[in-house]
Amino acid sequence: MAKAKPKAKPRRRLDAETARELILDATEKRLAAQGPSGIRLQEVAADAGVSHPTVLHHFGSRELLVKAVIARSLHAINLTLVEAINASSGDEKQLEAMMENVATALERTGHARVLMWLTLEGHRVDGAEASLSTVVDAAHALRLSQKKCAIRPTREDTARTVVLGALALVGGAVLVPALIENAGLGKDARAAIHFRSWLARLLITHLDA
Amino acid sequence: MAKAKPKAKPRRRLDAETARELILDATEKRLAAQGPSGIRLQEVAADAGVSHPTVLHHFGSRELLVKAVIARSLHAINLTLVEAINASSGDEKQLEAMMENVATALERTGHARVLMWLTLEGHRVDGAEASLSTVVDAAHALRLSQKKCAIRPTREDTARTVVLGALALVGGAVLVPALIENAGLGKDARAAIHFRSWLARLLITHLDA
DNA sequence: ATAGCTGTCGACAAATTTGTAGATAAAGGT
DNA sequence: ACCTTTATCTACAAATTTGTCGACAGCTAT
Repeated sequence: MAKAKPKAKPRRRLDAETARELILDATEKRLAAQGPSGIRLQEVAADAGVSHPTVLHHFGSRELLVKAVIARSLHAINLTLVEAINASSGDEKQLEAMMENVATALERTGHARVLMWLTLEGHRVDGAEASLSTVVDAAHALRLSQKKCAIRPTREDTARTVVLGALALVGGAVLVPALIENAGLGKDARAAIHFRSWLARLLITHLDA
Repeated sequence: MAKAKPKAKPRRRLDAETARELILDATEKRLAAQGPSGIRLQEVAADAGVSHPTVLHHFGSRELLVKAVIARSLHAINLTLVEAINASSGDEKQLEAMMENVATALERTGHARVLMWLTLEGHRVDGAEASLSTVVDAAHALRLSQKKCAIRPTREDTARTVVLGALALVGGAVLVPALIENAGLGKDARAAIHFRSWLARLLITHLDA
């Protein structure tokens, strides 16, 4: 009766680049929460406030959407790491702060979970992104220059220390909350912070010994 | 012409318990490979050599199958850990061997990946299974009895050391191969073993310091 | 204004996946 | 032998998910 035309829906029209970013934002949330294989076009579309054919229009296929969001996430992770490393001087006191910065960033953005999903599902994570060898080189050069140790440390030892730190940051963001509660260290969020602080001091002690 | 009866298919008939175990074996492979949400009834049925309604007959629903395989895996993990811990005396030289035993077991069976999937997808892993606090208690008692250290170590410190070891074992089984290659430590399998050996010595040094 | 470009959506199609129903056959007990 | 039980299968159904198609509508240029 009232309406001859069923609905006159207002339809927003974004430029392609804005729409892609909007959709990628929604996709990245799903990526962190459910992993690459858990990404659903309809859920992503609903989160982005569009219909799922619109997603396909902008990305071609689900697989290309997943590739795009993974590439964007890895790029963002790389930027985060480079920024955190450059912001801190080589000073030892700042290693703890740097690790805490990286850890909170990886946790807040869900990027630690993303890295874990990608590794578990067998996606390649290497390439220019997230290359640890540059970190190892910088850390080893700094270590040698300080000459605090009696015997000259090997690059292998420095590399293993860096790997342990990376493992604690990435794997820790996923596992440590559960492990800490299981080990009777309390279930409060500060326990994870204290653990990272403790670990940073342990690594510093080893690097100087 | 040749056959009036289309096919006289031999149909094997297992008792319920055997069939359940057979199906759970196939399911566990998929669990380690693709995670809980990646388990597909048809794939599991094909791997087990049965039809997918047979799987539903024995487990009721996909969700109950997933619950059953998770429970069985956690139980097996618990047995592995208890066995590895009991097999090693408290001797420090054996800490490295114990960690190596646990690491290879977690890797060979895919249980490290299972634990990571479960944590990422938000399943509860706690309970009687995989409780770290008993490990912490044992390690701390041993540490106090040895009295090698000048200042009395806190239980918190011991707990954090155990958490770091657990993190390295579980998260390491998934992440370390990728990290090691990325850090320029070589892509060969021995690099992971050497990393764990190095870590064991680092932990011992800390516990004694 | 008017026309073209294209971002957007509703409706449909095809494939996958979980679950159901009925028939069949393999075992054991009587 | 016969009957009961139940493990197993084929065939089908319902829901989900990805992808396609055609129409509509907002933006820009002329």
